[in-house]
Amino acid sequence: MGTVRQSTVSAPAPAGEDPRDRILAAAGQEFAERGYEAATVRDICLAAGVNVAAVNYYFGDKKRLYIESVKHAHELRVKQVPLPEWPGDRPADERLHDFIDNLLERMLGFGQPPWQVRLMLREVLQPTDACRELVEDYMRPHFALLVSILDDLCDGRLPESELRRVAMSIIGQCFLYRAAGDVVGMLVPQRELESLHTPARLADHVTRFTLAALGVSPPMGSPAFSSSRPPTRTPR
Amino acid sequence: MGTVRQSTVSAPAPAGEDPRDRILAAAGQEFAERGYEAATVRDICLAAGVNVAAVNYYFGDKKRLYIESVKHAHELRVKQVPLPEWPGDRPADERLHDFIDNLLERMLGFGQPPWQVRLMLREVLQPTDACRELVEDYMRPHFALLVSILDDLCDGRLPESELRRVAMSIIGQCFLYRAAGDVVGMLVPQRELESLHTPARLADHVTRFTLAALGVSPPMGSPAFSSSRPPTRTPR
DNA sequence: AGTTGATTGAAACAACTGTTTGAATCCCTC
DNA sequence: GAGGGATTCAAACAGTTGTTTCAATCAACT
Repeated sequence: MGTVRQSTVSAPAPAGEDPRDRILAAAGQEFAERGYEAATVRDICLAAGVNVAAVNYYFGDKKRLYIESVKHAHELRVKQVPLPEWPGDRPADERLHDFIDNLLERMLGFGQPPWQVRLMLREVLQPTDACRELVEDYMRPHFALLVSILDDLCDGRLPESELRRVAMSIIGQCFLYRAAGDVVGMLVPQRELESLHTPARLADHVTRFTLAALGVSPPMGSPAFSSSRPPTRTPR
Repeated sequence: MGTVRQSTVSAPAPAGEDPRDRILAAAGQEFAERGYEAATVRDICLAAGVNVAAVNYYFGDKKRLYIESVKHAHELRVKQVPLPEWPGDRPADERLHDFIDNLLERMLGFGQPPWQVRLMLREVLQPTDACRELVEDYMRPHFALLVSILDDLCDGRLPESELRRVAMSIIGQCFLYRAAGDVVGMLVPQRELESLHTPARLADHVTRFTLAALGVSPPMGSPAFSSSRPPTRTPR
């Protein structure tokens, strides 16, 4: 009784930090896994190791807790995988490869649990109030960067609108593996999944595909290309 | 009192057909819009113009109603937009364009309400029991067809695994507009959306992009190509 | 120590969920 | 027209939901 530490008998939570942060973390995972409606305040509080009343005490509302969770996940993810930066002389095709690699790494993430991405995916699929902010702060700069790389790549030969559509083509290729990963897994043989569907391999494929489409490198089927090295060495 | 017709005062439903079918239709829309958890049996029954007990009477369960709804939506969609078929001599590049056009038409659908697609999208994103069937009956044949077109297109120069990845690149480009349409709409100027983001225009873009990547037609930026006609006339 | 304000806790609240009940009603056959 | 199975209905059920309550506890300052 003398010790100040919480009893260990019923503390399933990492009772280290601020209860507010614990709730935020637990809520993010729960919302990401089950969705807004199916996730219950009680389960979140259980996972966070706090009382049910804590949610309303700290956030006022389930809805406001949700919005805070999305923002929190977003900020966390930006810190984990920041936008790439290059020295001024790095060629555009290598910048494109880096960008795609970065995008896939962030979307498919390897070591880290991708619950933040799952949460954001729900927002992309069916935007709520939390989404507009997400787009403006986070996606628009990324998108603008990609468009500028593409512009450099085919130095001004394509109008802005076409560049945007090409950018969408790139994002779409990456997005599929994140959003429909389970179905992709059903359509592709197991061993192929393991060997070819890693973030790095996919980045190589998407980059080659795009550079070929833009005429920057030879087309995919061309003999000089089959199984040659990808157009850039990735310095990760 | 003599008339057999239901009173018109509280019949918000198209009380034409089988109550079972009415429930199925209402459930599909409700599930598509709000998701499984958020959609309530009461709302579905209200929309269908039947009593709450009818769901359990006809389907036994909310979960079984959901599965039946997904299957129903899928069958309905297959009838609405069937797989394209071609005479034996239609060139591969035109078949590719038709396929992509068909895919986008089914995904983005114009006149018809796309609630069936929304419902299936939920399954793709987070598969339930209803999904495996969906993939086997519906998506795998489509995917195989696409791969075979691609194989014809670059007559055997690419291995099967590469063809599959190219197929994924195509599907991904189309999928983005369906799944993340709202975000796309935030990133692209309004007038560009209206003029360039119709199913037909997008099909042209994706086809050109893919054919260029495969080296079947000149790359996107090439002077001979800017604003030339798309590689195939669409005989829709 | 004593007081004050912030935090936590167990319990209860009202509203809503999916599901069940049993009587009323319909529709068809004899 | 009577009988009988299928269908519909209003009402109630038990369980869960988000939220509130108010007393107990904690931490810090005088």
